[in-house]
Amino acid sequence: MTKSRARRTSNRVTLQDVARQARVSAITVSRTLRSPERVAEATRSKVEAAVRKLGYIPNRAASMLASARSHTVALIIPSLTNAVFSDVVRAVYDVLLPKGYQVILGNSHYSPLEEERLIATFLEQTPDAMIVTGLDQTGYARKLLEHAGIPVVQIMESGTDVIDMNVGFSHFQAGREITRFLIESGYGSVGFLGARMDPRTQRRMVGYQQAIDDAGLTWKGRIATTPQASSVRLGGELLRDLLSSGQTLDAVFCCNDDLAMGAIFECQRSNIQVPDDLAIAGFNDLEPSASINPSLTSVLTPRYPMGKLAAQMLLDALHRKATVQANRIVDLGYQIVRRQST
Amino acid sequence: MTKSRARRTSNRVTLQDVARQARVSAITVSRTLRSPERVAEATRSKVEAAVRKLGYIPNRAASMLASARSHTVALIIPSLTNAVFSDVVRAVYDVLLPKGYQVILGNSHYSPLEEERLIATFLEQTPDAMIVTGLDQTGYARKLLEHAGIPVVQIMESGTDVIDMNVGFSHFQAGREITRFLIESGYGSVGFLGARMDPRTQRRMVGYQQAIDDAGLTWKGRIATTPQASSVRLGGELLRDLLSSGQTLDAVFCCNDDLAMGAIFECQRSNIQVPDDLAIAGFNDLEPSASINPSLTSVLTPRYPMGKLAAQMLLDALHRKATVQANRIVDLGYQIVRRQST
DNA sequence: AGCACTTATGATAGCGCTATCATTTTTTTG
DNA sequence: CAAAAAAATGATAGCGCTATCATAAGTGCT
Repeated sequence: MTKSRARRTSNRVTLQDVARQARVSAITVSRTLRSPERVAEATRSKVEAAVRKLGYIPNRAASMLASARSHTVALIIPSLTNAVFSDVVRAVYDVLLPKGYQVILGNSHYSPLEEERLIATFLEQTPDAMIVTGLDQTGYARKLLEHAGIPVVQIMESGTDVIDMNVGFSHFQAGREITRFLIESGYGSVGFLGARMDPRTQRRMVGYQQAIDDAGLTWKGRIATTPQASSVRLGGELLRDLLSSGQTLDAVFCCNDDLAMGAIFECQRSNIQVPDDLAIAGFNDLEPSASINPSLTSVLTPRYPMGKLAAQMLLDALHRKATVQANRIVDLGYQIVRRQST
Repeated sequence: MTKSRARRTSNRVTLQDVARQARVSAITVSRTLRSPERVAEATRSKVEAAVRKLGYIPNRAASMLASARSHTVALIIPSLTNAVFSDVVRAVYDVLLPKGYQVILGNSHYSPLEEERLIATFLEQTPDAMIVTGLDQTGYARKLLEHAGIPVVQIMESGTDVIDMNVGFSHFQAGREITRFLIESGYGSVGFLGARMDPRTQRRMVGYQQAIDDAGLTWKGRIATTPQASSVRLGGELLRDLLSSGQTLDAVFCCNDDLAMGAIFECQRSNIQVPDDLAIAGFNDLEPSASINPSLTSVLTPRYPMGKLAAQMLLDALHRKATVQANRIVDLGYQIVRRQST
């Protein structure tokens, strides 16, 4: 007497069903779908008809398991609401989806520990590659990535001690350059507004301080920061704090455009003329910055190009188009956009 | 002579490896990880030690295949850059990730056909549930979803002819109510600015027209729209178009806050006093709207709550907490936020 | 025709995990 | 303390696909 075990049958249409319908073998159906050029014209159309008739939808899990290829790229960013990252995400999707890759997106909430946890979780899905934000992964996260044996791109900022590949720009230099620009425009008392103060914001601030020091000026008492998430409202509040401190101030560099917009709005309310009484510069050059009055001087950052290049570098690496060692670290730079606010 | 077939050996640590290391069977390791309460304390710690020692990372594809559960929820939105959807996405992630679900995110670019293609692709991953935006799926997309046999929530707007579950609000009502509010505030010539003109924007516009009609007024010649993607700059351009048409105009309802901000900026440049010469109302109540000068009257939409509830409804449905039929369609409403611009 | 070569299709054996049922060990109970 | 019940662990057989090798059918060339 045979012990018949309950079959865990799903009612889903499988490759076998299609094969039966088309009177070919399962592997031929698989070939028809994955590499149609290797199947004879006649067979192909038989199979395609069967697929359509049965409404067959392949099971990716089975495909991944059998082929050890997931066609998936993991992308970890620190925030879903920050417009800066939407551009990056959009670029990555734009490049990878048409190539048949899935993107799994994770939000680290600016926390290296959450990022580490996400990396571990994402590795369960055996992604073919991974994109992570910044250079400040935890030691364990780095180890995970190095052991995973997949291409990894760190984006948003550039550096030398990278895990694998890198696309970004120097936040330090950018902060220094926009501050130097303000100083050279004749502003002697340049302040700094910063929110969130994640590593990249901090490096922009250090760049700011460096430029001030270089010019023999002082930044003491001209910095207002908060660990809170950045917002337009916060820009106004930080500026108010700074103004009420009694320090002279004829310009401020805001760590991003949201704060800068808030600062401009605050000036409008307090009857401070921008740029005559106070010059204001932002960072990132988001879309509204060109429309506000006065229009905002900012640092244009290559968000979309960064995402795009990172995705392309991954594709190259996956297809062994031997990314030259020298091209594994790319600095895309930035651009100061001068407008009315300075 | 045995024909030995090349083993497709991956060097990855598997459950078997852990089992060997811990001197238990593979299934016991599986249990330790999936339902630790069903394994004796002593065994559990042996297994956990082995897992840690070997750096074992489970293979989700294998798990999905064997268990026919993917612990994945697909989410399709029309835009990655629109702040409106970031709130929704964030809410969905906030609810689902802590429950052990993966979210796969798709961008339909406001195209029903792209949405249809995404749904088909996503179904390959056998998601446990799906969230889609709006009620305007293609017929084939609807059929795919109905045949998938998984919980589906349509979000962002409410309606009656839904696929499965629904969380949203009436864009028609919202458009009508904010317009009525403007009319009752004494504005007799209310215009409309619209960009993108996706189905929900259109329904807001129809609501606007209805309110005007109800009041015995006319909207003819007071509507400026464009199929282009919405932006702050565009708000200014559309307002300029409308003003140059020669029609009297003492208020405008903008289909979103970006356009409204652009309109306010344009007024500042053209020396039009808001709200004295022209009242401006927006839609969505994004963060900057409270800070701009004059602060913007808008319609607060429940974006985060929508995402949150949709995710919770899915979880309920997945855990058979028998969502009462009556609760399958939820209208979360909206709220008019009156500020200085009207 | 006969041979080498290419092209098209198929048979088989897993990929790494978990559902199912079976067995062993421990605990509870009359 | 034996029997019954519960808890813990294991053996087995797939989940649905694709890599690998094998075979069959067609092609060109001497």
